[in-house]
Amino acid sequence: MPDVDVTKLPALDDLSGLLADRVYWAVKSAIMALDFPPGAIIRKSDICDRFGLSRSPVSDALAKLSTEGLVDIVPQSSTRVSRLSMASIREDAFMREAMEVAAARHAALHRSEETVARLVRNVEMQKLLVRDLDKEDFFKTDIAFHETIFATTNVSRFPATVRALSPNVDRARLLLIPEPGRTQDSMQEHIEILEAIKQQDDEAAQTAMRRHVRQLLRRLEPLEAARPDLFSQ
Amino acid sequence: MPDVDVTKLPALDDLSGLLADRVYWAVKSAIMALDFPPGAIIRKSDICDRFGLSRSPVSDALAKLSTEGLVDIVPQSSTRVSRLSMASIREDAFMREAMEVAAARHAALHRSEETVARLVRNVEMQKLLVRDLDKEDFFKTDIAFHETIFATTNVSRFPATVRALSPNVDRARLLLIPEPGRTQDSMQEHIEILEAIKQQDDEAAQTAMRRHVRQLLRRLEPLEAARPDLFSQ
DNA sequence: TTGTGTCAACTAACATGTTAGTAGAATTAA
DNA sequence: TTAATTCTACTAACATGTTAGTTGACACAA
Repeated sequence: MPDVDVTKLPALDDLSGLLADRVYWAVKSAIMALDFPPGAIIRKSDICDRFGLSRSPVSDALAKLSTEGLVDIVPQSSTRVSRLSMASIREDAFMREAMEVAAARHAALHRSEETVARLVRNVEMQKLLVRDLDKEDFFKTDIAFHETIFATTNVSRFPATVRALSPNVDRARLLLIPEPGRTQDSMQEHIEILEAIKQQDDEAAQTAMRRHVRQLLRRLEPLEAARPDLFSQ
Repeated sequence: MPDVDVTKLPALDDLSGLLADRVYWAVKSAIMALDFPPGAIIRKSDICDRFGLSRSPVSDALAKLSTEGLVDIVPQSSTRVSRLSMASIREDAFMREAMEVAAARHAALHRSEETVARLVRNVEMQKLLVRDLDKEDFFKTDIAFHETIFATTNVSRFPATVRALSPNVDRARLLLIPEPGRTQDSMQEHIEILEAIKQQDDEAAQTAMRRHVRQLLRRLEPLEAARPDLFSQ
C-alpha cells in the first residue's frame, strides 16, 4: 500500500486558530474526500515538510483523527488512513438512523410554522434542481433539508454529532455511482417526511425518515465487492 | 475558583499501554467522579509532578478530554474542568434518548431467546437488590440491563458511543440525592421494557424506554438551583 | 521450500527547550 | 475613587532532541 500524496492536502490559508486545528482540518478534508485513500500510509514527516511545521501540531492533528477512527496509529510503528469495512459502515448507519429518526419525530411534534415554511421552500428548490439535473446543488439542498430538521431539536451540536457518528458512511458515499432516478426518488422521500411533519404525525415522520436513510445503506452494500482495495481484509 | 486536587487522581497502576492513555483515564475518572469539580483549574505541571512525567503525555490526555467537552482549554492561558449547564445536560439527554430508544426498538424486533433470558435474569437480580436495599449493586445491574439491549444491535461501539454522547448527564447524575422508592420505580420501568421486548412489540419498547430515560432528566432539572457553583453563569 | 531467529531501519512516544499569547496586578491619569 | 494602560508572571502552543518498540528483510537451519 503506497503512501498518501501530500500535495493533495489543501493549503492552510485561513490564518486564524491553532496550527494543530488547521492541520487537522486539512488532513480530515483529504481523508473525507478520499484524496487520502483508505489503507494509505501517512508519514508525519511528509506532512511536516508540506506545511513547513514541526511534528507537534501534526501529531496533535493525527491523534485527534485517530480518536474519530479516521486513521489507525500503530504505536512506535506507523500511521495509516483507516480502511473501510462493511461492518463499520453498518454500525455508522445504525447510529445515524437513530439520530435522524429521533430528529424527525421531534420536528413533527414541535415544529414551528417557520420550520415548515423553510422545509417547503427547500423542497421547491429540490424540484427545480431535479428538473435541471443539477446533482451538485441537489446534494447541498438535501443536506440543508436534514439540517433544518435537526435545528428543531435545539441541540446545537446535533449536526456535528451526526457527522462525527458516521464518517465511514460519508466516505463510502463518494464511491457511489449515480443511479438514474435516484435524485427524483430522494426528493419524493423528502416530500413524505415533510408531509408527516406538516401534519404533526410523529409516527409517519419516523417511518418516512427511516425508509429514506436506509436507501443509502442499500446502495452502499454492493460496494465491498466493487472496491475491495479500500476495504479491510 | 481553586485548583484541582491532584492527590485525588487514581494511580497509573496498570503497567500496559501508552502513558498518554493512562493519564487520560486517570484524569477522566477524576472528572467523572467529580473529584475534579466543574470549573476548577487544572495545572499541567501539577499533573506532571503527580505522576513524574513530562508534559507530552499530559498534554495529549487533556487535548483528548477537550474534544469530549470535559475540559475547556483557553489557548496560551489555562485549562479547567468544564462547568455543567442545564442546556448541555438537556442536549446530552436528547441524544442519549435517541440512542436508547433505537436500541430498544431493535431489541424488540431482533431479540434472541438468549437475550430475553439474560434480561429476565437481570430483572430477577434487580428484585433481590431492591428487596435488600443494595443501591450500589442495583446501579451496576441497571447498567448491565441497558448494555444487554445495546448488544442486540451488533454495534460494538454502541455502549462507548452512548457514554461519549452524554458525559454531562453522567456527571450530574452523581449529584442526585437518592429519592425514596426510585429504585423500585426504575425496576418497574425495566420490567415494562422487558415485557415489550418479550412480545416483540417495538412501539411499546420505544415508549417504555423513552419514559424510563426521561425520568433521569426530570430528576436532574432542579439541580441547577441546588448547586449553582457547578454550573456556568 | 519453509520456518525461525537476528538485525537494521524506521516510526511514534516521550522529554525538554523556546515562543508567544493571556490575564491580572500594578501604575498612572482623570 | 475610578477608568484606562502598562507590565509581569504564567500558561499552552510549538520546536526539537532522545528513547524505545515494531516491522520487514535477510540469513540460516530443517
